[in-house]
Amino acid sequence: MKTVLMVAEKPSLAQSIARILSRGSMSSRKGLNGTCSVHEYTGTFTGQLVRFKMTSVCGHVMTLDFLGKYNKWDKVDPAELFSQAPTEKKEANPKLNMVKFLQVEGKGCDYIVLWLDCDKEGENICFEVLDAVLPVMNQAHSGEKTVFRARFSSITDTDICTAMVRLGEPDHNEALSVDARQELDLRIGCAFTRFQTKYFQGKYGNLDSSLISFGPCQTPTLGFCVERHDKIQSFKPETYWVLQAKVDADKDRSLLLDWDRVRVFDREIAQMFLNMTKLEKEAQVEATSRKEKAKQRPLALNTVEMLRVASSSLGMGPQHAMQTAERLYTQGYISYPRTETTHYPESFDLKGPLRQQANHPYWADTVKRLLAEGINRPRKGHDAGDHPPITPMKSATEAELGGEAWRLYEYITRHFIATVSHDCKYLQSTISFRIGPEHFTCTGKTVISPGFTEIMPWQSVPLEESLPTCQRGDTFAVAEVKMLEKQTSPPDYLTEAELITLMEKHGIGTDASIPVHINNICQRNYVAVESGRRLKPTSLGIVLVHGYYKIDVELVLPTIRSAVEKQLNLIAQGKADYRQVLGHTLDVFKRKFHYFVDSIAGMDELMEVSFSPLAATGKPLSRCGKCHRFMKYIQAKPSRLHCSHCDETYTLPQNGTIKLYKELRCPLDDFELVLWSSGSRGKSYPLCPYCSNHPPFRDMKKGELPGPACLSMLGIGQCVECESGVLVLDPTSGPKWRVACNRCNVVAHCFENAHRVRVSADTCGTCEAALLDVDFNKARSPLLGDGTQHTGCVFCDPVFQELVELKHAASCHPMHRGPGRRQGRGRGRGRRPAGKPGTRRPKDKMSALAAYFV
DNA sequence: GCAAGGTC
Repeated sequence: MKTVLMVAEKPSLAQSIARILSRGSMSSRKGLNGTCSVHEYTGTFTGQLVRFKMTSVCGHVMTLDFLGKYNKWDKVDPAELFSQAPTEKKEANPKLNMVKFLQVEGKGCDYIVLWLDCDKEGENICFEVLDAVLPVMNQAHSGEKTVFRARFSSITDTDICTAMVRLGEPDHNEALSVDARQELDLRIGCAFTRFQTKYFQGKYGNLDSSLISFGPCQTPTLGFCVERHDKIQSFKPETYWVLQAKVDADKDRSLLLDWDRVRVFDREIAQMFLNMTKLEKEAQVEATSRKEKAKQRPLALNTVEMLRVASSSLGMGPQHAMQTAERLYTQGYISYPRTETTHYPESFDLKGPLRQQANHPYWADTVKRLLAEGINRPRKGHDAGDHPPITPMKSATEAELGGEAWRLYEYITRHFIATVSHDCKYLQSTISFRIGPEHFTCTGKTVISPGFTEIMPWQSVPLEESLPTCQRGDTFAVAEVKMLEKQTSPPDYLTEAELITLMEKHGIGTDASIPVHINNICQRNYVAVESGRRLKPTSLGIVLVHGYYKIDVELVLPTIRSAVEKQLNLIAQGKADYRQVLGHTLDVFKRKFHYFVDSIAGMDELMEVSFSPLAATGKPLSRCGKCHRFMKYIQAKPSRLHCSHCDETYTLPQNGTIKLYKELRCPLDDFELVLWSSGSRGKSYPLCPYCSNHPPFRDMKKGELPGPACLSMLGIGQCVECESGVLVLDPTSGPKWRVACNRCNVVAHCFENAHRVRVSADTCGTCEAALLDVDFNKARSPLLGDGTQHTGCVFCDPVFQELVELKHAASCHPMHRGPGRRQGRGRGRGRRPAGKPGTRRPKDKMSALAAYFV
C-alpha cells in the first residue's frame, strides 16, 4: 500500500485536519522531537487505497543567517552585509530536530500533501518541507505527480474535505517573496544595528542599552511613540470659551444644555453671544426627537483585539497576554489564540461552547436564558481564513485558573457570550432649544433592553434621568446662562492599545509579531511602560528617532515596510523577478546606509546632549597594560573598561560585579587583573581584561573566562565532572576556601579557616594537578602535631582529601539546570579521572592549559 | 550580540 505524507504548520492543526479527514478513526503517536504528532489512517487517494500520515512542523523549519565568519562584529564592516556577506539557511530551532523528524516520517512515502497555512509564510514553509523530505521519498514513476498543496480557508469539515479533493500545487513565487523578505530584513537590520551599536557604544558610557537596534518594524513602532512625545512637547494650550445654559425642567429639577457652537476661541465673540442670550427669560423648544438606537454587540474576538483589551482594561502587556492565552489554549480552555479572523463560519457550533458555560457561577443565568430563548447569530466579521475567532472551549473557575489567566479567560468568555447576545437597545431623546438667537441641545438616553451589556457591564449605557416630555413651541424658564473659560489640553502618551491599533493600521508586524516588536522597544530601553500602560520614550528612544528625522526620515516612517512589501507582492504575483527586486531594494538601502554613516554626526549631535562620553563615565578601577594609566570601569550595560589614553574598550562579563583583584598583573600583557563575582552565593573568578578580549590562544572563544594567563596562576587541573573545564582556586573565598570550575558549576569547598591558600608551581606526581600550599589556623589546624603548613595535591593527598567537599554552585536556579548536572553533593574523595586514554598531558602547567584551548 | 516571521 502506498503512503501519503501530509504536513500542517503546527501540531494542533495536524490533529484537527486528520480528525476531519479520517472521520475520527486515526491512530496517533508522538514524533521523535516530542512536540509534533503523527496521525495515521487509511483511505483513498487518486483512486487507490493508501495509508495517510498526517503530521506537522512548528512554524518555519529554517531561518536565514550569515555565514559564521560574518557574524564577527569586530572583523566585518557592516557595509559588507548588503551584498558580499553570503547567507545560509539554518534550522530554525535545532532542539526540535525538524529536518530529521521530517525525513524519518517522510522516508518511503510516495506522495506528499502540504497543509501549511494559506498565506505567504505558509507557502514558503511548503518548500522548506519539500527540501527536507523529497530526497528521502520514493521516486516517482515517470510523469506522475507526487507533490500536492491543499488550500483551505477555514478549519471546518466542508472546507477541509473540499481542499482534499481539489489539491493544487505549491506557489513558488509566493515562497520566493518570503525568501526575499527574509534576506532584506536580515541584511538591512543587521547592518544598521551593528553600525549604530558600535558607533555609539564606542563613544558614550551611559547609554544603558547593550544594543542599539534598527529594524523595519521596530523602528517605526518606536517612531509612533516619539511622534506622540513630540506632539506633547510642542503642544501650546489654547484658551476657549463655551456657553452653558440651564433651564428649569420641573419644580426642583433643572436641565443642562449644550451649546450648538460647542466652543469659540475668541473671548469677545463668546462675550457677544453671552450678552445676546443672557437677557432672555425663556428658552423655546424648537424640536424634539425620540429615536430608538442600538449599541452593537462586539465582533467575535481576534488576537489583536484581545491584546488591546488585555492592555487597556486588564493592565497586561501584549507579550504577557499572549503567553497567558497560549497556556489557556494548551490546557484546552480556549481555542487557538492566534487568529486574524472575527467571523464564525456558518457551520461553527456556537451552542456547544455556550452550553459549557451554562452552570458557571458568574454567568449561568445569562447563558441559560440565551440557550432557552435562542442565541443571536454573531455579526458578520472579517474572515482571514486562518482560525476561528478566540472562543472559550470549556468552563473554568477563578480558583482553577488563578490570577491573570482567570482575568483573561473571563474576558474571552464574556466577549464570546456577548457576540451571541442581542444588541443593546436604548431610546435617545433630544430636545433642541433656542435662547435668543443661539441654539442649544439636550440629549438623554434610556435603556430599552440591555442585550450584551448585561454580560459586558462596562459597556452599558449609563443611567440617566429621562428628559421631560415636551413639544415644539413649549417654553422653559432660563435659570442661568454662563460663559466658561477652558483650555485645550495636550494629548497623553500613547497607550499600548493605541500603538497596537496604529501598527495594525500601517501593517507593521503581524498578530503574532506585534507583541514582540513592542517588547523589543521596551527591553532595549527606547520606551518605558508608565502607569495605564502608556509608552513614554526614553531619551535614547527620542534621540534615535530625531536622528533618523534629521538624516533620513524614511528610515522611521511606517511606509518603510509597506513600500518594500509592495515590491515583494510583485514577486508573489509573478510580476517581478525575485533577483531583480532583491538586488534593487538592497541597492537602495545600501545607499541609504552609506548616507546614514556619512551623516551620523547629525545624530551624534543629539546624543551628545543626552549622554556622556566614555572618558567622562565610570570610575577608575584598574591599570592598562599598555600605558599603565588607570582605566575607567563603566557599569552601565554592557559593562566594560575604557582606557581613555589608548582609546580602547575592553568588555567585561555581564551580570555581576567587578572589583580590582589584589593589584596583580597578567604575566602576558601586564594588565591589572579584575575579579568578577555574581551574586552572594555565586561564583567569582579573576580575569585579565586584555586576555578575555584578545584570547592569546587559538580556538579560545572571546570572552571565555578566566583568561589562561590568569589560570596560569590559579588553575589546578581538569574539572572532575565536565570535559573541558579547569578547576580554579578562588583566591578571595577565604576563610571558606573554594575551588570552582570555569565552565560548569562544580565547586569544591576546602580548608575551612585556613589562613592562606596558594597554587604552587609544583604538580602532583600521580595526577599532574597543581599542588596547593595551605597555611592553617594554629588553633584549628587539622594537621598532626602543631604544624600549620602543608603542601599537597587536592585530589590525591591523604590529608587534603578529608578537607575537600564537592558541591555545585548556586549561580542559577535549580529549576533551570540541565538534567545531567544535578549529581547532588558528595565528598570529592575519589581520584581525579585519568586523562583520555592514549593522551599524555604535558608537565608544564602553562602548556597544559594551552592544550585545553588549542 | 543584530531583523522579522513562523511556532512551543
